[in-house]
Amino acid sequence: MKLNNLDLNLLVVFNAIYTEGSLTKAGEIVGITQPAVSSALSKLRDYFDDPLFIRVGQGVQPTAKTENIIIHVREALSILQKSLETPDAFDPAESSRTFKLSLNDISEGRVLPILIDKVHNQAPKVSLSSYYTRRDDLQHALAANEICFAVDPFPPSDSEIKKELIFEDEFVCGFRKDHKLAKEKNLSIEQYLDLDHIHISGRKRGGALVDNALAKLQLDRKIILRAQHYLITPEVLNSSDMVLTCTKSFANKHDLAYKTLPFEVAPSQFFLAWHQSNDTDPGCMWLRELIKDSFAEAKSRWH
Amino acid sequence: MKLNNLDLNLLVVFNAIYTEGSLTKAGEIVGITQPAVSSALSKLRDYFDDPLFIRVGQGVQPTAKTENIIIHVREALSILQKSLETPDAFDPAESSRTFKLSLNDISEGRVLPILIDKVHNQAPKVSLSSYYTRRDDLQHALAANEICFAVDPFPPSDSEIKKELIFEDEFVCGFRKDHKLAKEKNLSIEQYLDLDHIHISGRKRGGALVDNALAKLQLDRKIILRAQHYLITPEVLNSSDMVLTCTKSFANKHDLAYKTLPFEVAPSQFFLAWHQSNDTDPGCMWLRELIKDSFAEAKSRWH
DNA sequence: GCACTATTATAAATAATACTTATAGTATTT
DNA sequence: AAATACTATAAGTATTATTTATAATAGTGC
Repeated sequence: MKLNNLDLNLLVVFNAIYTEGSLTKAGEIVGITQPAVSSALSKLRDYFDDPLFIRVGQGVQPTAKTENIIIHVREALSILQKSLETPDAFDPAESSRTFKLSLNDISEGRVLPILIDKVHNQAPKVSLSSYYTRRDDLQHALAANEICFAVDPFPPSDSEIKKELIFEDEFVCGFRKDHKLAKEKNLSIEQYLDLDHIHISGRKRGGALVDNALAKLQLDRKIILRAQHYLITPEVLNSSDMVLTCTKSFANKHDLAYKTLPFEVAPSQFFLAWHQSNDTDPGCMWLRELIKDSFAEAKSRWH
Repeated sequence: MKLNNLDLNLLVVFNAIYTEGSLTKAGEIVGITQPAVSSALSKLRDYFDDPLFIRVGQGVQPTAKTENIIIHVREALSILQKSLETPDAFDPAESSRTFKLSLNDISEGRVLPILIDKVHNQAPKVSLSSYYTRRDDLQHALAANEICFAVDPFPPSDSEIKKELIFEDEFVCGFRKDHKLAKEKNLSIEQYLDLDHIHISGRKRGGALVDNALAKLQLDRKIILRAQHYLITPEVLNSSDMVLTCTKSFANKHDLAYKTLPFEVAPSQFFLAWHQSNDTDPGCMWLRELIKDSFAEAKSRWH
């Protein structure tokens, strides 16, 4: 529990003796009695094998050894003093912190390139690490600080989890540009149901928002491919007649043609979620703004 | 005895937990048991009013607050680590140490301009302080580190005091350039004794080396002005017919004419003296060389 | 030079607290 | 669901820091 067998608290006394030039006064400053200072000094003398201070006149004079040591001691103490007194600060230019995020693949593709650019510009030594955390584990992962941010359409509902809507876009029906649908003016609901659909979901079963909307109309679409990652779909769509119900910005970004859906469906939403313990952390606050900016930029870029 | 009421030794544990990601392993590193680490952590938690580490999986995850603190703690600890392990070092470029010297006025005039220039070039933040310490007090002042160097013709003879001859010059008889003596070829002893002499000495009574040499010849010179500071003599000499027995370099420096003394006298010598406790101190060693260089330079400049 | 003052060092006793062993509690893993 | 791995708590012990009281020492003033 001691650094090199040295009780670090002794250094506080050491510094006080140096600045006061007197053991008695040092004691008053530190708030202990003179014999306590004397005893602390004798421990330091043993440790450094040097008198450190020599009695002269009405006080003590530092030894050359003390002059050599005090510089470093003062520097170290003032670093601690500052960092312990000051409320937490985050200096992007200097920080080499790693921020861990949970993004699904569509969010990664949507904002990671934009975000990493912003981060790197402001904070060259900061690194980001993004790995997807399953929705069921989000609450825990955020609380345990395994990740500091999650982007998800349905973040945990918990008083400890803060969230903010950062992305919203309407669903459209996307397909390849030379698809026969491209010539049609509107997409009817019959046509929609008749098409071969791709469904992307991280879960093993269960439909998407669209399927819930259809179910309300007692309708059902024909899903012929179910996969976990959105980013594989452009390739599939371009070599088939399949369609993908996705956001307009996804279609735009991946150069797909699309039609407005022939029925009502709630928009696609993504929330940024974080644990309340990080709510006022300057580093997290800084990154939070950058993430929000990045999503906004993504939205306007592919609108 | 604690910095802001924080036991600094706890920070060693704090750092160990951070690097190990586990209280148990941190204990092994620091050399205490796991409950001791746990207790240290709980004190830190109270102090910082934050969990600091959150238990997750087979270890603990640092909190955002911890991330903010650890940077400074590590910096401070590594400064201490280095400075406590490393034998004393002196970095002229960084040091802001003040070196205290004892120089009489002639030495000040001789080397201080040269020395301060050298010092300032190599060590912009170092300062010098020169005040004369009476010969009787030198031993004490050096031992008590009130001064780290003394320049004196007769430094204390003591096994604890180290000394080195740093300046030697012959005595000459100096006077103003348009003095009638200037036309003479040599100075006879009769002429010398017949002149009006200035005698400089810090002591209230007693002669100089020259007077001792004359005494051996059972001779005596006529001292009509006794003063304490050499630096007033040029002005007096230039407005009178008085002469001053001084070193050749003093005469040259102050633009005086001079003649070789018509009798044998030991040369003027100055020793640099320091206490043995500073003998191997890097800062003192550094300055010692600079002082020696400065005297050598002074000698060659006014030779 | 001697007494007086101011300061540091030492001694003994006390108070504080850090550490250990033992155990309970709490996640995670298989 | 049991086992594992880790952290937290409790109680007791040992250590050590601090205090009061006193001695020793150096410097100051008459």
